[in-house]
Amino acid sequence: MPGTLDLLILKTLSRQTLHGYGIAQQIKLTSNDVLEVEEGSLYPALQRLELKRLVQSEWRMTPQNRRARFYELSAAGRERLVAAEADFDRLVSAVQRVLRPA
Amino acid sequence: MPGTLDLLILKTLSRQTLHGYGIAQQIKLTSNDVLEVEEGSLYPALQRLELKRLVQSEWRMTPQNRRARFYELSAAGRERLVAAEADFDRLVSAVQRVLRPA
DNA sequence: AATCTATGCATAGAATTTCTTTGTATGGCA
DNA sequence: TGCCATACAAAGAAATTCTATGCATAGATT
Repeated sequence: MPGTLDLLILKTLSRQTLHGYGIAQQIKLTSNDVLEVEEGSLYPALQRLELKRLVQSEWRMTPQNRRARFYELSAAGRERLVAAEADFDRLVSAVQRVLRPA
Repeated sequence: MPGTLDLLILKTLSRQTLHGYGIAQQIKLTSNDVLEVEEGSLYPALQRLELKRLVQSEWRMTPQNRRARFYELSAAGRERLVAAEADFDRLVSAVQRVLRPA
């Protein structure tokens, strides 16, 4: 869904620190396979979020003993998440009012 | 809201044939001033929709005696609207599942 | 008569986001 | 040994949206 990728990533990271691949899996899982984040969207998005200091990352090893870059939500990221959730609700409500006026 | 402009336009036109300016006013009105469609977004969108034969247009005079291009939903446009509404609901539900898992 | 405001269409250019494609690399399993 | 799943990343294209600008006219105001 266009415009919601940052929100989805931030929300996923608010539950657990994860690497990129895991974030994509989580989003797919919790959305019941409806949302599938392509790698070409995911990694640039993570880089943008890190540039904005909403997440920070470091190389670690996965439980499967594979090297991966883990992303953690920053304090600013948490604030942004709250705002982004509110924005999303506000916009969805507005669109729904146009689709189904009272 | 990114990705929803075509949907909003098609829905608005499904209620009445309108000119561009009127479409923008209607969307603003029914969304309670939350959604404001800029002209630079609106007119290209209308041209795209006409290219895809989802709407058709002609010059007419408004009740205020001003020349304006009126857009009417085509049969294909009605079909697309139904599909777009379903897609929107499906995607919004999916995002909401990620935001607030059961 | 001149000016202002609202109406109305349109394009050019930029910015942003997303997707497609491609490349690299490795762990585990058959 | 070869394959599959995991994992990151960049390059380039495509699509959408916004900003800014321009043109034009009706009606109201001054």
